[in-house]
Amino acid sequence: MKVATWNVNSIRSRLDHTRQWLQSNPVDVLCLQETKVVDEDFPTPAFEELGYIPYVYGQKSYNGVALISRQPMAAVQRGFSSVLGADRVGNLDDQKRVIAGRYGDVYIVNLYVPNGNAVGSDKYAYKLSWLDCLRDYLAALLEQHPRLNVCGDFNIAPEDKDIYNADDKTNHIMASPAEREALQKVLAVGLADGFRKFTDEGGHFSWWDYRAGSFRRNLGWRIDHHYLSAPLYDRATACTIDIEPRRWDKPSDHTPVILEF
DNA sequence: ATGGCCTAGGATCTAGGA
Repeated sequence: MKVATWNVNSIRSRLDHTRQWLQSNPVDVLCLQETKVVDEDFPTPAFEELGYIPYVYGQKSYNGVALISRQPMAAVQRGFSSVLGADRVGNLDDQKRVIAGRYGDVYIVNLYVPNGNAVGSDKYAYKLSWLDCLRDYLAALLEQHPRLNVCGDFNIAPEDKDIYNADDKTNHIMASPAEREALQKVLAVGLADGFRKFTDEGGHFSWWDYRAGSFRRNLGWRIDHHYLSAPLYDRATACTIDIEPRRWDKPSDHTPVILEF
């Protein structure tokens, strides 16, 4: 079984790329982020033509997540509230960033973690609050679903070796100590980095800024992840980053990360 | 060079991304 995560930066702008990649990489479930489209305008037929079933949770212009699945999924849930209740979640479901569902005996959670803009900003505080809620959400889910694959765009590089030049980014957004601590608290519910089961090497990236020729110069970050509960971590046989789509014409700034188990 | 580039929405600019 294969599960991939990919921030496509608008599904309508990246429809041909996404379809082309799926045809070459027929994963069981493709988790998309930043679809940037309301559900009624999601290009569902374009995926049905390829034998896939989209489950969508989007909004106008910003954010938006989708599960593109080869088989029907069960117990599909959207937002934090479906698990935690409205009182705990407050306004955090106004932005569409969470969709989850069961595929076979695995529960897949697809996340688009807030960017945070700049350390100390209002959006940064929102990101930390969101991660605190995520921890409660995953702790609750883990009780119901022991085999959990939590993937998506986390907008956090867990370690310095996940950034091209960490020395001048000690308090940079996506690398700041508070963000990394918040991520570690999330993982402490019982999740481990699938990519790190297979290599300790630095220099593996999933996102490159559009600006300044960052991709050509390989100035990247590893911010897209697959986190696994213990039973799935044991079963994982590979976790790879497919850089190829980042080379295509008018690419997303992120590239797919594939987990196999 | 606290920038570069890209998307959506609505309009020739702004907000947001990371």
